[in-house]
Amino acid sequence: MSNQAIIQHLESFIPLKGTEKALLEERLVSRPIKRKEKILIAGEVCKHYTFVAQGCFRMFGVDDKGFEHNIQFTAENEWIADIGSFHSQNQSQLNIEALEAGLVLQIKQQDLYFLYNTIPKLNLIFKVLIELKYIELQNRVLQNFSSTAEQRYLGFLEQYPHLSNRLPNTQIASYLGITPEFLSKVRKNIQSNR
Amino acid sequence: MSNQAIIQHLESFIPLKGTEKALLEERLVSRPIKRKEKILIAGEVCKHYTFVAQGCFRMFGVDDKGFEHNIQFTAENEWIADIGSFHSQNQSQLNIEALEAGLVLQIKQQDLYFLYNTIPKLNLIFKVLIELKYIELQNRVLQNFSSTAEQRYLGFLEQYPHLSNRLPNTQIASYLGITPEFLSKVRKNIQSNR
DNA sequence: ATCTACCCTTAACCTAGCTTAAGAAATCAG
DNA sequence: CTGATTTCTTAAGCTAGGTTAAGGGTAGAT
Repeated sequence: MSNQAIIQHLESFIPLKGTEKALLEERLVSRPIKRKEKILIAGEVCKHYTFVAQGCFRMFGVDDKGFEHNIQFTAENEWIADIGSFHSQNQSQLNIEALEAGLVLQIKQQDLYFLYNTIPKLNLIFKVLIELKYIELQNRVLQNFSSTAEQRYLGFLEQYPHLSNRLPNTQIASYLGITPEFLSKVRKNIQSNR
Repeated sequence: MSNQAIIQHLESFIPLKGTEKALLEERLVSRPIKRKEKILIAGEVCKHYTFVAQGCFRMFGVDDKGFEHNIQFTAENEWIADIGSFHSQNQSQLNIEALEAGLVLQIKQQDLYFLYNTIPKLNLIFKVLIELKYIELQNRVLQNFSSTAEQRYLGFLEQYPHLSNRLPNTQIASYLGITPEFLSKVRKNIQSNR
C-alpha cells in the first residue's frame, strides 16, 4: 500500500503512534495521475497538500508573454503545493503538472488543519520540511545571481542527478531561467571542453 | 522594554500564557548593534535566531569574483538567521550586516530548541513564519525569471515602500540582481517616461 | 565643521543570453 | 507499427544588462 511511503517519510523525522497513523491515513486520498494532468491550474485555489508516491511533477508560472517558468520539480517522497494559495485560499498563480504518469496522496486543507491540531508534532515535522525547502530555494536565488547559465546547469546535474536523467532539457532550461536553445549551446560547449 | 515587541509579534499569531512569556523572555538576549556591524560572518556558524527590534539588516553572499549579492533585507519586527547553518550548525556561506544602528533580540539554538519542546505551539508559529517567507521567496524567483530589471525595480518599490526610502540604491540593485550603474539607467528611464 | 568614505550618475563599449527559423531525432498515443 | 507531437540542435542577428572609468554629491565620524 502506498500509504506506507508517507508514514515512513514522516517517521524519518519523528515516530508516530499507531492511533496517530490511523488518523492520518483516514484523511489521505490516493489518486492516480496521467502524464500532463494538472493537479493545480492557475486561477483555482490550491485545495490539497500533495505527497508524490510515484511520478514527477513541475510547478510553474506563466508570464505576460505566455512563457512558462518552472519554479520547482517534485518527485517521489516529496510534497508539492502552492503554499500561499493553500493557506490563504486565494486563487493560485501557479500550475502543477505531471511530467509522467504517477500516483499521489492528497490531504485537504481542513483535514491538514485538523491533523495539526490533533497531532501537534506534525507542526514540527512540517516546519522542518518547509525549512529544508526554504534553504534550497534560498541557495537557488544566490546561485542565480552569482553564476552563469553553464555553472547553474552543472550545479543542477550535480544537485539533482535523479531528475536530470528523467527530465527533458527543455524543462531543465525553464527551471534554470534560460531558453532551450541556449541550454543546447551550453551543453555543446561543455561537451567540447572536456 | 523591547521584549514587548517580540511578545506582541508572537501573539499576533497565537496568544501565550504568562508562564510561557516568562520562559521566552528568560532566553532572549538583547543586543545593541552599530551601523555596519556584522551579526553573522561567512565561515562562522549561525548561532542565533535574531529578532530585529530596531534597525535594518541585509543578508548577503559573496561570489567567486568578490561581488556581494543581497538575498534578504530585514527590518523591525521580523526575524533573520541563516536557517540552514542554524539547524545544521555547519559553517554559513552568508553574512548578516546592519545597514543602520539598531537593537536585536537573540535566541541561541539550544534555547530555541528548548522552547520548541516546552511550548509546542511555538512550532506552529515558526512554521507559519517560515511559510510566509517561503511564499515571498518563491514569488521573488518567479519575478526574477519573468520580468525585466525595470519591472522588478518598480515591484520592489511597491512591495517594500518602507525599505525603498531607507536603503541606498546600491543595496537595492544588489537585491534585484543588477549593477548600481544599470539601476541608475533604469531610474532615469522611468523618470523620463512619465 | 571638515574630512573621508561612500553613493549616484553618465557614457562608451562589450557580452551572455534571447529570438527566429528550420530541420533532424526521439517519444508518445492509438 | 505508425502518425503526431515533442524535443534537440544549429546558426545568424539582436538586446538587456555588464564593465570600466570618471566626476560630482551626500552623509557619517570626529
